[in-house]
Amino acid sequence: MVKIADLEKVKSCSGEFVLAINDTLNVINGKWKLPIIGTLLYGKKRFTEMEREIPKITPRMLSKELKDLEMNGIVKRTVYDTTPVKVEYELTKSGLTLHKVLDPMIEWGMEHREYVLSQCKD
Amino acid sequence: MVKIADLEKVKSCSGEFVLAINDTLNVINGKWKLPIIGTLLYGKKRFTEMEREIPKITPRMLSKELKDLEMNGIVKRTVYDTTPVKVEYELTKSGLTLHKVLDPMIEWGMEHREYVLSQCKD
DNA sequence: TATAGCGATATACTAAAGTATAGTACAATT
DNA sequence: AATTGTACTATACTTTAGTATATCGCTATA
Repeated sequence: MVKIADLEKVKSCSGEFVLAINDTLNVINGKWKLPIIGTLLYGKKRFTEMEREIPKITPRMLSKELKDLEMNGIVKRTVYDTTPVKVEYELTKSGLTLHKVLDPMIEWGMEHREYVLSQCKD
Repeated sequence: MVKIADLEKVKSCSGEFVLAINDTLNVINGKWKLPIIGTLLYGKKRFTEMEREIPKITPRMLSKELKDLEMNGIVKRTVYDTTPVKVEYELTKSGLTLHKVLDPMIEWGMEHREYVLSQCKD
């Protein structure tokens, strides 16, 4: 038998969990977030450098997504007061821990592909 | 020094990884996939039952997303040949292993929230 | 002086995702 | 005979995501 108190706990708990999952999804969703995070895994990068490294991205999208990622605390933007100004982007501490999410996704994705293929054989 | 062979390996490897991540993302993205998977974690469900349990979902979306999830090997649809017909949806084996992805997302989401809040205090 | 590079922004558009609302075909219930 | 329930589908619409293309202000270089 399930007590009402327990149900309430489960509800509020799963509510928090759903929020946390959505926070995580928001950080990596869309067409360009992963490619951007990907290039930054190899170190600091400048705007034009990233534009060159990420095929087909437009400056509009790069600018927009970098702002998003900065607001979400994934990317840190540093402006050097030189002439001309130099702007560098890098992952924050939290951004660097994203592999904790991405690694299981890689593993599950591959296992799931195997599973789907094995089902087809029937 | 990095050899060209190594670079090639990294490239093809990360290519596969990105594919696997995208496969995983496709399974859980959109507004309704997680709520649907969420209700099915507690067992088999029928269409109208899910419609009642997932607030604000329209039958169009439920139908569409269930088809998506079925095609992706996450949900299994069983039609019972009774009169009237009874249709039940449940998670596949692969669908049930999704917690391996979701749990780290919950953990990261919560840690990240802490991180962002701690940054604000400065 | 013209051209190129840096780090973007502005405007206008198309495509994808999601919503609102109605309706279908069947059967059981009142 | 009319209403309710099940499992959807159809049509039209709005909202969000992404694309295409041009431009800006600045500096360094040819």
